[in-house]
Amino acid sequence: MEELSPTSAGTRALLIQAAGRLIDEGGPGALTLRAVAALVGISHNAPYRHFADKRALLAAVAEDGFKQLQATIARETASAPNAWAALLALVRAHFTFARTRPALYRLLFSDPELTAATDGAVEREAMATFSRVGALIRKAQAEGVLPSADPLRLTGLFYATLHGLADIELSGRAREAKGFQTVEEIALLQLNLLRAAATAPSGR
Amino acid sequence: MEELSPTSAGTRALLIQAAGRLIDEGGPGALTLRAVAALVGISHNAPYRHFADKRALLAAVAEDGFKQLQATIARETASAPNAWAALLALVRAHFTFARTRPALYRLLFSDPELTAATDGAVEREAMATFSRVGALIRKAQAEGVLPSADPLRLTGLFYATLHGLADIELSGRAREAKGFQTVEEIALLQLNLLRAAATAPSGR
DNA sequence: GGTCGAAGTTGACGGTGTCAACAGTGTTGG
DNA sequence: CCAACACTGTTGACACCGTCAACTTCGACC
Repeated sequence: MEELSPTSAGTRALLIQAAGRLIDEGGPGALTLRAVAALVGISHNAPYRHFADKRALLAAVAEDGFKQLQATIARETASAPNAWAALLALVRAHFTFARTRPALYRLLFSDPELTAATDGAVEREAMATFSRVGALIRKAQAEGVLPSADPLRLTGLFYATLHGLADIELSGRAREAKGFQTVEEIALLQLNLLRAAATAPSGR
Repeated sequence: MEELSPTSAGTRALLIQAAGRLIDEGGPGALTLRAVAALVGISHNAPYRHFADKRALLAAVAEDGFKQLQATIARETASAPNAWAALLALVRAHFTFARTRPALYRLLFSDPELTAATDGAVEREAMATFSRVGALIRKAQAEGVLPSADPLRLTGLFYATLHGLADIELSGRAREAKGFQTVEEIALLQLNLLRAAATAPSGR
């Protein structure tokens, strides 16, 4: 793995970038403070000038990762002609992100180190991602294609389904259970069932 | 933390038990091979006589953990008068398990070390847990309280929702997003919407 | 032009997973 | 009956990791 360009940006940004690359290419085990420093081309202790902690660097990577996830969602759903198509695009975008960068995805959603930190910026970006999904859900409700339940709860439900499916696929267990052949199929099943419920009376 | 009884069971079982205790009481960071050995009262290298690897010990803990999760589900759903009540009990059991032993839950579902291992026994128990949920889903379909979609896919959907909700709650983000006030509420919303879809025609 | 603070370096420490070599010990085959 | 052997456990070492402390550079600012 070659060094990152040394003078282009601030060292702090370079560290975040290098950490993202390490976790993408070698999994969470490869994300070592010393390896990050070496990749940037500074000594093993220099990162402490920019991050108090390994956890702080992880938090910065996570903040950046959530922003990228939001950008991906925004890009993929932008051209959808209606709310239903946007939801389908959201499903595709979410799973593609998780599959393309599995270790980063796990860092964002399921890393216990990060979870314990509750760094303000990370939580803000996580919430922003959630809100973006919420907007799509609300629009779909307005178009009558999703049931008229409490939008926040419905968003929570759909978001949790999306994450649960992605996480299980990342665990490798979706292969063996035939019910999981394609998580996209199951997400689609969820959407179709929700739409069906939208036409029934007792959907709250 | 006091030592485990030295003579009661085989050392291997003691190691698994000690590891489970460490991860429950101190999180995944506390689960150290040397700490496990010390807790059992043997030297730091003795565990290698029973497990090839730290990952192998983790796998044994996970296998045991899945069995306990299955037992919990079986116990809680046994007394349910009908399939609907059983599903409600399943929801309660799953969340209670995740909340009571968060680090173990993360090990079972979202640990990258374990995920990469694909130890046969762990996957078998994970599948058995999934199957147990599948049986409840099928029964609920037979009682007309869930839509008649492909049972495997429907199980995958419900299981993923359950896991997604539990994982997000463990991440601590369910607090901030008001939509997540209680994951039980959202699981209930899922069940109610599915039931509503069961009476609509297009639920497949 | 001298001061000061930020950024980086070297060196050390304890802790962790893992390997290698050795020691006791109970079972078994000749 | 005793020697060979497979288990289980011990001690010691190694490389790697996160982190702390002390020292060096060096550019900006009064």
